[in-house]
Amino acid sequence: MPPRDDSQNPPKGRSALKSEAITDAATKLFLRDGYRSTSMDQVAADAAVSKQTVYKHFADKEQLFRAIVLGVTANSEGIIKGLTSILDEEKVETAADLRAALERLADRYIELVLAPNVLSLRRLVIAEAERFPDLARAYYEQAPARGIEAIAAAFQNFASRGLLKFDDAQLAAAHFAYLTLGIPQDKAQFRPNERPTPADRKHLAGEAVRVFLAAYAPPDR
Amino acid sequence: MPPRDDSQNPPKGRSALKSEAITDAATKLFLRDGYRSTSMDQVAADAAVSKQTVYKHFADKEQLFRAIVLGVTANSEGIIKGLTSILDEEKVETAADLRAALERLADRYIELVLAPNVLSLRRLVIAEAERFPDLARAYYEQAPARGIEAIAAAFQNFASRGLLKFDDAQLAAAHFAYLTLGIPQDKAQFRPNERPTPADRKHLAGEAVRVFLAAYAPPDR
Amino acid sequence: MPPRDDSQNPPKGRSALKSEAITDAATKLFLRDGYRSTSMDQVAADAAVSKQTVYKHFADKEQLFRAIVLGVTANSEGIIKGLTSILDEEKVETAADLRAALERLADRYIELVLAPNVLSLRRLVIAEAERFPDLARAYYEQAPARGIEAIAAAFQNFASRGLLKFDDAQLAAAHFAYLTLGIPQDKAQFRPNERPTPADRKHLAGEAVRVFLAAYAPPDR
Amino acid sequence: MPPRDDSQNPPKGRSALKSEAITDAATKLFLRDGYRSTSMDQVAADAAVSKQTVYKHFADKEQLFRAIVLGVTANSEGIIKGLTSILDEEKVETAADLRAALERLADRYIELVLAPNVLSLRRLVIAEAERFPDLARAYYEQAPARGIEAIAAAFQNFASRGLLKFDDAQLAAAHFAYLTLGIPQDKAQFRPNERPTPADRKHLAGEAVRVFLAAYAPPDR
DNA sequence: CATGAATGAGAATTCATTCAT
DNA sequence: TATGAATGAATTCTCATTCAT
Repeated sequence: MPPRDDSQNPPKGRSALKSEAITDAATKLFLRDGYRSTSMDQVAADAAVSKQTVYKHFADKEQLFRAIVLGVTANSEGIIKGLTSILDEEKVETAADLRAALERLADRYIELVLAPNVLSLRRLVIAEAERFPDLARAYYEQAPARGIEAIAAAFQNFASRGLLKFDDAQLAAAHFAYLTLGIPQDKAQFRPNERPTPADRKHLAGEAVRVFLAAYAPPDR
Repeated sequence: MPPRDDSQNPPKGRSALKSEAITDAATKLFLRDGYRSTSMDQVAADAAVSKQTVYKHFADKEQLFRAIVLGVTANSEGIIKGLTSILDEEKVETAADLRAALERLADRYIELVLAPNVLSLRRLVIAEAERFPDLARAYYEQAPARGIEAIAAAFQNFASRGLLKFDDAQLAAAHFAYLTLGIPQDKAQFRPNERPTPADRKHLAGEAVRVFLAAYAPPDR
Repeated sequence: MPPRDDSQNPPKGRSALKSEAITDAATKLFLRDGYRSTSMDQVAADAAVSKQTVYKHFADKEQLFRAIVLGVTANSEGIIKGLTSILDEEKVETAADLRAALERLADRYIELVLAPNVLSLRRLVIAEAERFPDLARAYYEQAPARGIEAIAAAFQNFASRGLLKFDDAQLAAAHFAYLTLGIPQDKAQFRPNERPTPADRKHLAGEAVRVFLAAYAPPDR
Repeated sequence: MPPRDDSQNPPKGRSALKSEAITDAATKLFLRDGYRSTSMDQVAADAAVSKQTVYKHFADKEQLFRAIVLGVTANSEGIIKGLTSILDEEKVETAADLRAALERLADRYIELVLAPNVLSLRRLVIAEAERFPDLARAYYEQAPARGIEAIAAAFQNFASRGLLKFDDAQLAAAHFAYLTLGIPQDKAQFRPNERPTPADRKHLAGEAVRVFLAAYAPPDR
């Protein structure tokens, strides 16, 4: 048996493998069924592991839940950061460039936020916000808020180059975000199984950018 | 038999009284603890009623839940309709009038949507959207969507008088709604116990209206 | 309003009417669902009567059950007595007459015993024989045993006219009964929803009579 | 690891032991009290096992019941097959031999069918035939029908040797069975606690065989 | 370490029976 | 007298957690 190449990933012992199986199972189940409706039995069965093993890795159901929510949230963070790379990659020099770039950003933003796992996590965190306020806060800061911050940073850049104009970058970014996401996110949350088509997304993105630029584009000269 | 003086309220038999007690208790508990974490025992105890009586009135927990959610939702409807009365009452004749009216509307809108019961209902419906998709849809149509429709109707009126300009009143209203509510609603959902001060509300409302009017006010002449 | 003609039936007050409604409902339910699976709630609902009223008429569930079983059993008695009228009505004078008459009797006997209500009562009594041994005994004596006695009496008559020959009329009648009923009754009990056709009945009856007469017809002379 | 000495029985793990305890308890209780009147709590208590363990082994009460009924039925099958060994063992050569053999068979048959467990199973299956028609059918095919088939096979043998005469062995066997069992089985079913004495059995058997042979013995030569 | 079993409680319903009006 | 409500226990099933092997 050739030596495994574990050059990048840490070597995984039995324990780590099982831990991952538990995490995967719990993630799937919590996201799908919620906290109360997921049982430790299910988790163990789904991970093909004994219940004891679950309790070995996570002190109790609450800890397991925390680990899952924080884990998935941390994952989202990476995705969110990737968002604004759309803006970086482009040479945005004219107002027309900017509009096009923002429309692409808005479109991707919608797509991202409507991804099933993202929606499920959001639903889960909202559902348990009363029971786990710290998780709700952590989620908020690492997911929606982080996205807005990333956008704000990009906007700041545009502002410095005279392409946008505002006093408060954070606020401008938030306006952009909710103009873009408000409609489809609410719909997705309350009408599961109805997803916008790419054409819908494009239209929503275009209109959001139109309103945004009306307020935040610098006056013509 | 002397006429009972029930001048305003319809006469309530024992049964109706019990029914109301059950409904009240269930509303409180479901809104506070969610579906899974509320037990029929608790409901009965809280309503000071026997479990049998609960089951006489509602076939099972699911039916009780549906009744509660639909009931509270229906209540919200009235409140929402009252929203735009703010616009009707005023003589809105100039652009300045309009701005002032919209700011008042936005302020009230935020206040309304951050009311504890409104937030709780929203949370509850989102939490159970997978289990009760029909309730989620009903809620969506009677609460957020109805609010936007009411605003759209008012906007249509302004447009006909040359105070606003748009192709799609519904979209304009949605933009207004999410510009206004997006920030505080998300914050409220993820950071319970932190409520915006009146000053915060005023600022949010002013900025939202500023962006909105930049896009939807007719060009000066 | 003309006086009601209650000449034959005792006048029925509200109470008697309700009593009948209760009895009817309970009969239907007990026969269909058994003792344990029938609830007093169901009985009351089915009789369109309050539970109190049920308890007014019958001290408890057990008494109600007894009344029902004994009532239906008593009903059966009449039917059973009617059975042997088949034999009385005929002029049975020759061996051939006898065979024909017995075949008719056997055929009717099968039909009678496979009637849904008769089967259900039998099932019910067997099911509860441990709990209500007195009912089982009463049923046995008034239904199967009574039928055999009636047949025995008729057989005695035939014997006195030289058409049959046996020492023990009761035993001969029992042999006749079980030769006839054994097969279809067991089938009916264990394979509900499969009822014999008239042709099946005729065949079973013919074969049963054949065996019976082989043993109980007097020797030719 | 020293070899366990499980010479005859398959090695039983803890699980198998528990499973057997549950099965035994459930068998006893279901046979005694019926389906509805046996509670899972009782089963667990009687098996000296936790309720959880019961539910680990049997998904729900229905599955447990099915397993019990099918298990006991399967047991009966063996016994029934043993029945006709009475006929095989003997040298049956003359008509007198046959009569004696059949009388012994009839006597054993009665004894077998009146065994408490056999009666209880029959009662149980009849009681639940409406709720579990598949079980009733399975029972019928594996117990009463199988017995008659076994007898039919033996009779066929006698017929081929000129000791019996019939067209339909199955029918002849059924006639034999119900002539023999009809009387005592019905009595046992409806008058529990009254068992026939050996003398009663002998008399019933003799009379049944007399009638049977009158119809199915070949004519003298 | 890990598996099956146990624990002890709690949930949703349902029941037979009895009060109070 | 009859109705709705209450009672108090039982029933099926599930859960989170902990032992014992």
